[in-house]
Amino acid sequence: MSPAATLSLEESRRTVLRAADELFYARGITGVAMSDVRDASGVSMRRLYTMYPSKRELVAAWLTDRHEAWMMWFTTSIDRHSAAGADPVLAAFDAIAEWVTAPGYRGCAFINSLAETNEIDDSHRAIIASHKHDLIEHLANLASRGRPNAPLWLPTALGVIVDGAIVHCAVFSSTEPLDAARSAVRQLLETIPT
Amino acid sequence: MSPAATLSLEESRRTVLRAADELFYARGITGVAMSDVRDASGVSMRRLYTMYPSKRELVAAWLTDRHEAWMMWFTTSIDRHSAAGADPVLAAFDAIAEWVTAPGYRGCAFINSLAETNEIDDSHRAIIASHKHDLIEHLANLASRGRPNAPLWLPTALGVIVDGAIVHCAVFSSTEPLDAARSAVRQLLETIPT
DNA sequence: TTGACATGAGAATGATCGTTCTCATACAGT
DNA sequence: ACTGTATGAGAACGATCATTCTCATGTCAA
Repeated sequence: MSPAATLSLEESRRTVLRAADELFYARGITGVAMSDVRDASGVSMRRLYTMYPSKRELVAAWLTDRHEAWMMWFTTSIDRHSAAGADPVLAAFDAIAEWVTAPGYRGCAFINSLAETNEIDDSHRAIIASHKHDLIEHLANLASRGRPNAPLWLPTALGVIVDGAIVHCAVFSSTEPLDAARSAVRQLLETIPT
Repeated sequence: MSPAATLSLEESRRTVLRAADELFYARGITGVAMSDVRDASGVSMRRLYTMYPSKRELVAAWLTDRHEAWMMWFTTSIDRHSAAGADPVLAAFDAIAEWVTAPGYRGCAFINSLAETNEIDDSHRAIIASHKHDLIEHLANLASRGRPNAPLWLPTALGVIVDGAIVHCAVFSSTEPLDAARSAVRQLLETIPT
């Protein structure tokens, strides 16, 4: 256990995952070479491959890490936007509005990664599906506040609408899809039995 | 103008686009080599490159072709499903249900391609956005039948919901997202002023 | 037949990339 | 200082791929 000659393994991990996040999100998985990750993180090739024995495992670690970071950001951002007493489900759309307008927005990293995933790497598919499962679960919690009699399909439908908006905002480089989706959800929620 | 020594240029074009469609949709753009297209179509490398001077242009031709074919399929499938007197907007979901359950389903080719598209190939982005624009326009036509006073955001929201369902069905390999989206849209449409 | 040109089959080229290897250096324990 | 081990820097390797080139085989006009 060397205190810190150049960089601890934990520090390296964080540096690599941060670099991987920026690169993979911006250019897609196949658009990023391992040497790009090395150059962006400053970690040597040897260290990169001792931490992650293959690119596939680095991608899996990135997806897992991004899932946690994104969910954290999402929940706290919703809290911030629903502080004013707004419906927390609508606050989720306000949270996403911030993301969509941030520079470098390229849609959902998980949906994008699924498009690049072929039959063989099932571990990536599993992480992606699990991320969407958790997202829907969180939306279900938001929607159930004050609506104990909401239909069973509501959380699934909210997940569909949120991700549809995320995708369409990327397609059109615009927030209009998100605004329209928010309007539709507001109107829909008014008809849900409380 | 040779009548048909081996294959006319038009025949070659169709063969190549059909092969490209199957390959690009199943494996993604970067997952398909030009030699794969040659092998699947039987067209020689030379002819491939005289028809499409680069892979980028082949991809653009594929996207354009798929746009036309998909819209054609979509409209006729909706007609078929709304024949029974159902709301044509809901019929759109029934049409997509058929697609989603077909073998080899991998979500929307245009959304998938956008995930693989980097800043440089703007022509692809334009085709993709134009495809989604036309999809929304068609949904607007369906929704406006009998609803002259629908809110302005309705077509955009329907586009968001349809594509969200298409994506989530691919993520979960399930039709549940589509069913939930259909239920939400049915309930939403009941509140729209006619 | 002859020659000019078009085409197919697929090899060659040059670039990129995932992964491994070399070598020189640095540090640990003695 | 001395040996053994770990590390960084980056070259090397082998595969893949987009694109071009070669050459052998047509095809058409005269």
